[in-house]
Amino acid sequence: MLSNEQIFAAQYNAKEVEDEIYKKWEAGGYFSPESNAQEGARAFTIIMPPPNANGSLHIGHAVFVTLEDIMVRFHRMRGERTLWLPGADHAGFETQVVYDKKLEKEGRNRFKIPREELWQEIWDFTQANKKIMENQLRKLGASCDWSREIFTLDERIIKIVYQTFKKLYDDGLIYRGTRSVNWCVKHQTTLSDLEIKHKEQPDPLYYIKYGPVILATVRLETKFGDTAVAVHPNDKRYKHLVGKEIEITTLLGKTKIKVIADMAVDPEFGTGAVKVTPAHDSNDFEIWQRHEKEIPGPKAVIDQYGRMDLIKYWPDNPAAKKYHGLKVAEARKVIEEDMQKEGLMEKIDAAYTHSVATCYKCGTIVEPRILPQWYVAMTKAPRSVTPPTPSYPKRGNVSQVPPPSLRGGLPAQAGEEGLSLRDMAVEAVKAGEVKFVTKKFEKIFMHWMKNLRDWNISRQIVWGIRIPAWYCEKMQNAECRMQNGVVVSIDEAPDRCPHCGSAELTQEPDVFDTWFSSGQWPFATLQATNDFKIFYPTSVMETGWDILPFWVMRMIMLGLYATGKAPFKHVYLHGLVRDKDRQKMSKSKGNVIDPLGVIDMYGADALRMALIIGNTAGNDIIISEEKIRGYRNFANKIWNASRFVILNLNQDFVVAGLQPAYHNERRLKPAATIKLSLADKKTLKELEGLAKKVTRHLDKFEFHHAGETLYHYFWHTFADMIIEEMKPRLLTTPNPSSKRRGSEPFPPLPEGRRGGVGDRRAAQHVLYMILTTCLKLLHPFMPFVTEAVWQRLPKDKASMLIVEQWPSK
RNA sequence: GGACGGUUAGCUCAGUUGGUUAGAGCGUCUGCUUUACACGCAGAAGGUCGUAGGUUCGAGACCUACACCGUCCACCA
Repeated sequence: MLSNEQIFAAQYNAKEVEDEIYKKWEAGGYFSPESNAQEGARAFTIIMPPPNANGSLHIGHAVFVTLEDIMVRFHRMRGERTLWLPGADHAGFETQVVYDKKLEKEGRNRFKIPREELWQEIWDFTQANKKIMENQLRKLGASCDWSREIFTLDERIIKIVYQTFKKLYDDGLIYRGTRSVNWCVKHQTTLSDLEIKHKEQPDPLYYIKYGPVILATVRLETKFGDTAVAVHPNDKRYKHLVGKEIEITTLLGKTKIKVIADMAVDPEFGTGAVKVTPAHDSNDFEIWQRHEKEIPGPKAVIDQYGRMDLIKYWPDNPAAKKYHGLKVAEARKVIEEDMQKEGLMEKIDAAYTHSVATCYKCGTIVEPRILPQWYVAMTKAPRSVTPPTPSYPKRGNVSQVPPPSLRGGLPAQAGEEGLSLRDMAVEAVKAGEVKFVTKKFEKIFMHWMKNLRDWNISRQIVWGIRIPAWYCEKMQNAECRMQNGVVVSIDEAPDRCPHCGSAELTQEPDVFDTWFSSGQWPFATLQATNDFKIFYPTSVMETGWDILPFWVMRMIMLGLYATGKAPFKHVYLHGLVRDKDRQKMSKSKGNVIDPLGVIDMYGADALRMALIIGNTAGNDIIISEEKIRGYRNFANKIWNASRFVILNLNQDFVVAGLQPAYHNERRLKPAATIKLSLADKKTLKELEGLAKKVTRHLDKFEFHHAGETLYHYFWHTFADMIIEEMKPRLLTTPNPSSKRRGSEPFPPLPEGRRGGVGDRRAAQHVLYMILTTCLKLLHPFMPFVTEAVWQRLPKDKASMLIVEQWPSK
């Protein structure tokens, strides 16, 4: 037998015990539901939000790991069939951006690397990151079932994603549409509406002369793409011009342009007249849609790189040549000067500020372009029959206008049935099928749902799941033309067009928006691992509130659509960990705090507690080193209080030759030989109350309350009061660890007071019960130190705290 | 323009269905080798709960208005 000093150092050293303990858990298989519960037990499931496999974990990840691990450990100890399914996200665009930067540093360019080659490079890159991440999750104590770990690009997942795509397509909920989209000039891809950020910025507002009218615009350089002038229908100032063509002088010469009336024009703004540039403004695109018979179609005068693109329309015009190839910002300046010179500028309002759409990743101003993209219809009911797909122009040069009837989605069809994706989700939430922790998120959810627009799921990058579509180049018969040559094939690449038999098929180069696949994550993972039957719907979805619209919303919609059931019963949304300047931490900003560094210094338990306590659901988390240090101290407190109790127990066993058999006593009832005092009974009653209280808090997702309650009880009630009170009652035999050993005899028990061996046993019993109960209750929060102590408890056979029985109902 | 939060001790925040002297951690101050722990122990100071009304026997909690701060959304040319 090891001596007490060998077992217990006077200071808890997290670094020495954590890795070893994690290995024991993992090797013991305790993380899998097969080994942690009875077959018939109730299931508890959390699907881990898969971290992006494009970097290492930051402190934000530590938040979700802690919260989810607390829930998982709690339910596991309750005997539930507990599954925490880990994964990693290929994170399409995000990873592409990270990798682009890496390439840039190496002096390379993604557009010059062959698709397959680039794919393989990024694949290797993510696999390497994935490994690092997994070990970081282990360091944090994540008790997830590694045997089920899955990557978002796993074949099994892709298959399911394709099936959902096909179903949506067949139901008419996915379509290819040509319309004004958000184009990032830097990243050379479109972005969904959620991926653009509006930024306030000052820009001169130009009042330009268009023949008889004066109109205000910021985007001077788009004027060459104007196809009309629009005014409000009730605006008396322009009534006489509506429907007529006016002659205007531009820098490219004289031309004619039509004046139209549209409700979208605000008569209060500027002069009440606006230029209509459908190719480069999404509003104007919509105006054109409403007036397509009256005015010419979009004229794209800016190319995909954000450069003026004029000579295709004005091949011989010297002015066009002058501006051609200039970047938007430069062109604007030059055009401003030239217009001043030509007397085409009425005035310039330099004090004007407005908001511009920018790429959420790089901040580049988004350039609206008209492109064919795949869309998910959010507000339309599914159709039971496959509709003829509207025709659209071929991919590639889209400066030609699509046929009018075919822009913007589906023609109205008979035979619609069921609820739209949006309505499914709204109904499910209203019915309480999905509950948000903190009601306020339900409000936010509803607000989002109200304002949903169709979702562009096409991305012009290589890193992602390629959209399983092909385009027939020939379109040799009516059927094929009816389908616009679109071939959706989810099993294999088609040799021939199923419509017309042509062998000339071109594969869609675009990949899915990563959220399209991760929106299916809960059911896709469980189907892939054959766990769907038992573990779906899952119990809790725990993630950051910032991805409520990106992810949670879409999981609810797609989960309901694909399986008929909402993918989770509760949504717990945590806040963002912010740095000292309250800035969101993100890899791209480079302001991340390394959780591993913190763990190395203070231990994972300390970090976990610091992230939990003092934070409620949905509130941002500001973390400080002092706070972490405080909970490191608490871990040490646990260690030392335990040390005290165990030293006293062990000593008794050694002296009296007793077998340690305490560990089986789960109930708070002592053996018959032990006589508890009234106060002892009261103390144990309070302990039961504590367990109940903590359990209640955990059931209600009040982790901060549970943690704080335990912290306070353990330190200020148990350690400060109960242990102190017990000390005299334990003084029946000399304690070899006493500092007085050898110098003076052990003090005798006070005469005439309760004492003796019986009383000592009672005191030991109480201490033992409190300690073991607290260790269990604390385990979900601080798994390492509690397990480390548990392993040092005197007991007659080995056991692991991770699967001990939870001490309350 | 729309929506959602917040305002409680020096700092970071709790305060659960309205109920005694409003709590915690950190920090500050005073004193302590005590069968574990100085990463400790004992104790102390510190708050007109954003402002003004209202409901109530009773309001930090509920209602109204206002002020300030923050976040998100948005087709302000």
